[in-house]
Amino acid sequence: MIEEIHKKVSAFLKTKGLRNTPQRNAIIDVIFESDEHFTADELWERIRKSNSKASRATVYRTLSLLVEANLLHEIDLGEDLKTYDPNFHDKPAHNHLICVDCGKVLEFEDSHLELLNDCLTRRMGFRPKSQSIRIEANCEKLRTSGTCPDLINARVTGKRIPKKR
Amino acid sequence: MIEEIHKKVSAFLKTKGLRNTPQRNAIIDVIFESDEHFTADELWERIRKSNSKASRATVYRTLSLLVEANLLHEIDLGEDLKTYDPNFHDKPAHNHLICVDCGKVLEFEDSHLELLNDCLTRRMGFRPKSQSIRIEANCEKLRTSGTCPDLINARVTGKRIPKKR
DNA sequence: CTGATTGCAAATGCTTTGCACGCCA
DNA sequence: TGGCGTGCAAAGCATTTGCAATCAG
Repeated sequence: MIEEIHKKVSAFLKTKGLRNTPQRNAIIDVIFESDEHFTADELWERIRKSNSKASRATVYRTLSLLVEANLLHEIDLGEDLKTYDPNFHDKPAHNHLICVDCGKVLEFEDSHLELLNDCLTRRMGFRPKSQSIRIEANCEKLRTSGTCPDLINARVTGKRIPKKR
Repeated sequence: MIEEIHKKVSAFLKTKGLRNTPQRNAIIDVIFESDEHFTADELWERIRKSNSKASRATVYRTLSLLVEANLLHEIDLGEDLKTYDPNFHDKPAHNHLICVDCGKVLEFEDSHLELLNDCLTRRMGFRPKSQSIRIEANCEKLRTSGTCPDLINARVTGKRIPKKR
């Protein structure tokens, strides 16, 4: 799978007259070894902890490239920082549900939703290009039972629990 | 209508122990005299051109207040700057379609879409809180006839035409 | 070789904040 | 009188950029 990504990147670079470099490859490896969303800074930290290295500037520059190559998407999680999602390669049309209790992000796809959006777009006189849906919701488990494993885990790992909006 | 907004703001300020001020009122007037989306800086420009005045800091501080009071929403138009939408007071559940040809933003509501999202959210074990949908699309008129009034207008007014992504 | 790439530090640009003064309750 | 609100300038912070050295093809 990671090979497939590298192949796509190489093809993309070639069409743009750009080059394969150790830094770019290292960054790609770190990104796609997990399916976690991340910020530029988190990525840079992960690189630093790995045995390869790349400067912040290179991290930013590579992120732009990967977004342009459509291997990475910027997504809106309602945070201030840009968040990147590496999972569009596997799930090209997924959406996000954000738990406002613990911050957990679920990815989901639904063909009915896509179809409906598609129809609405055409009815307005447009040709659909991309759609993104963000749902904020409360955890039902937490509400009924007063606890939720994700929330406990978020607290343990010190994850910032979102302000309820 | 603007009176209704002012009433809501006053109520909100009261509950928080905050005060009505000329600056806050002026900012609110400028925001809600139109249904345009805007950035903090655009708002500040509009204030400056009006006969009232408020500093940039006050503009930013008031924006935060209005978002907290739920009279304004930050929306994601795919731009780098935060964009504010003053129309949720009239259309509490609207979504956005962005034309990638001319940058025009259409607001739309659809009860089927809301219902479907609601069901999907519950099926995932959550209680819906808010949903936001962003559709990027190409103008059908432009594609078939080679022209589109919105695009012409965008060029005339010097509006930045979005990079196609 | 030649032009792309990198790292560093400096610059950028939006947003937030500290502070002193003003003002309303 | 207490403390909220404001304007100003300074600070913050994520991101971008200029530049000289380095590297890929």
